[in-house]
Amino acid sequence: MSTVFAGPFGANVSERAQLPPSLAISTVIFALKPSRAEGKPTLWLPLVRRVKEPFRGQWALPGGPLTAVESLEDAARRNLRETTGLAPEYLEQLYAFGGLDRSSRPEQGAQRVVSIVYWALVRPTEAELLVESERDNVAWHRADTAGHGEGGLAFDHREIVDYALWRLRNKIEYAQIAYHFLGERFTLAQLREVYEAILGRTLDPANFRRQLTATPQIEATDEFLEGGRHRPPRLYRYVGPPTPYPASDHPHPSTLRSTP
Amino acid sequence: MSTVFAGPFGANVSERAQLPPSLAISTVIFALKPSRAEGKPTLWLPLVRRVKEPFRGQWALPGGPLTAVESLEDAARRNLRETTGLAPEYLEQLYAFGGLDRSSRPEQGAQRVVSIVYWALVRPTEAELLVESERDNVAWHRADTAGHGEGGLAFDHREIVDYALWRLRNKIEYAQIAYHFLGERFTLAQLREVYEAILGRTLDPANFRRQLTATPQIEATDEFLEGGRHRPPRLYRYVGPPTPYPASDHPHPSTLRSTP
DNA sequence: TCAAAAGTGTTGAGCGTACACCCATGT
DNA sequence: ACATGGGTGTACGCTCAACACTTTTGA
Repeated sequence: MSTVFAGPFGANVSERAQLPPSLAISTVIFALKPSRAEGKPTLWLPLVRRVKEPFRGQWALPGGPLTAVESLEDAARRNLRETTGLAPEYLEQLYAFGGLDRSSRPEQGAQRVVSIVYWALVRPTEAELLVESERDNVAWHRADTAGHGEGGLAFDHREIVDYALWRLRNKIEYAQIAYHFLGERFTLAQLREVYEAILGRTLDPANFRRQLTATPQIEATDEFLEGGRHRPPRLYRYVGPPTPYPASDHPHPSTLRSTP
Repeated sequence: MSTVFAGPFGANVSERAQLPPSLAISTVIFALKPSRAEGKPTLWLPLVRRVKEPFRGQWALPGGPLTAVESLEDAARRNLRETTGLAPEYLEQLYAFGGLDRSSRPEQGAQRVVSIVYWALVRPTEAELLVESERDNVAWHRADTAGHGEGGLAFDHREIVDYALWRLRNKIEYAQIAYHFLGERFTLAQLREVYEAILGRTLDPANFRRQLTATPQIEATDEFLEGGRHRPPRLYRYVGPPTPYPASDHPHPSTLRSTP
């Protein structure tokens, strides 16, 4: 019965590949976790194991369909909560992926999917909230190597993660986003470790300190981190705007006014 | 008859607002045209007049639906060709807009639309190719004020144009995209005018020259622009990569390798 | 007292800006 | 010749990288 699958464009069953592309939302969630070998933190992200074809059994970015009653960002947040239990503070659109070969297994009857991908940063305390209930199907992976040893990540998700990594490395150089990896109070050494982990190079502690103390959004508290092996470092606090969109950076389109 | 509008998800007429969001592609096309008053060029973009509700009679970005057999960028190019006759060299994804209030006329039965918006730059020679046949429904507008006097642009297109303007102004400061507004050969003064028009401020000719002559992608030809009122300026040529994605700038996701 | 990290001072290179100045051409 | 834009030289100020140095703690 051709009417069963008849859509607004009049396609029938044999033309299912001709259906209008469907929309999905996925998210690349970055967290910094100390690697066991060194004390140095590295970038990790949660992946979910696919329970359906295609790519059944392989790891994929958390995501799902977009419903009719939510904005794109709302959909990303809802999906994150449902699949991982996470509710990141920092969440920003990354890119819309819509290539024809995204599945890389162009099976007959597989519908074409356009994914609008978001990226997020979570603090260590948030990261611990990752759902443990179905822990076999949700797990942290190293951001740079996830899927390398195994059969690779599902779909084009390895490319997407690489792109998100590129964006993170770029953006951390000109936008104040590193704080989203840390708790409310932090030492400058901790903050420097964040930068070093993401940029992949060491930074001069002296110059780093000067740069950061000159930043108005960084506020020195009168507390110090006790218990270390040496001189206790001062704790700082970030007092900038809560949104991920400082004025001079990457404003969300909806916050823009007409050109003055 | 509920079957008339029955789609793949079985929604009927009264539930049309619950249909999964549909996907459209739109493009903000920038060109630099000399304003009649001054000799200074200003930013213009082509808009199409809507012939259907909603926003019938108002100006909107060129765009259309995404078919099942084309990538997002292909869809943008095809749509540009069909609606405006233009084939820009520079074309890049801008943002995916998916707010619930995009129509700002939330009529009953209006389906929710997610727009993936691209932005493009065209040379003056390309810009002249804008279809004249149906000229009443396709016309150039000033990028900064389009829709101000009238009832405004359709949908959220005024916001989208502002966001594209913001992106253009940002990107021209760190990426080599200004050449896409000019012909193959150009004088440094012409190039400076492009920067001045987009940034909205004057630049020191001497320093601008030094900066640009120090750029390896800018190559001096042995030709000079004759016919001016004064000393003929040298013509230059841009010999950089043809794609809009230089390595250190904003690589297209699909060109990224895994982190080294 | 010593090691190690916190924190300060100083220097030099590079770059962008401002601006004085010379050059070449049409009128 | 002279006005005008093309094109060069130079000096100042700022930022950043490098690195020597002092301070403060735990062991």
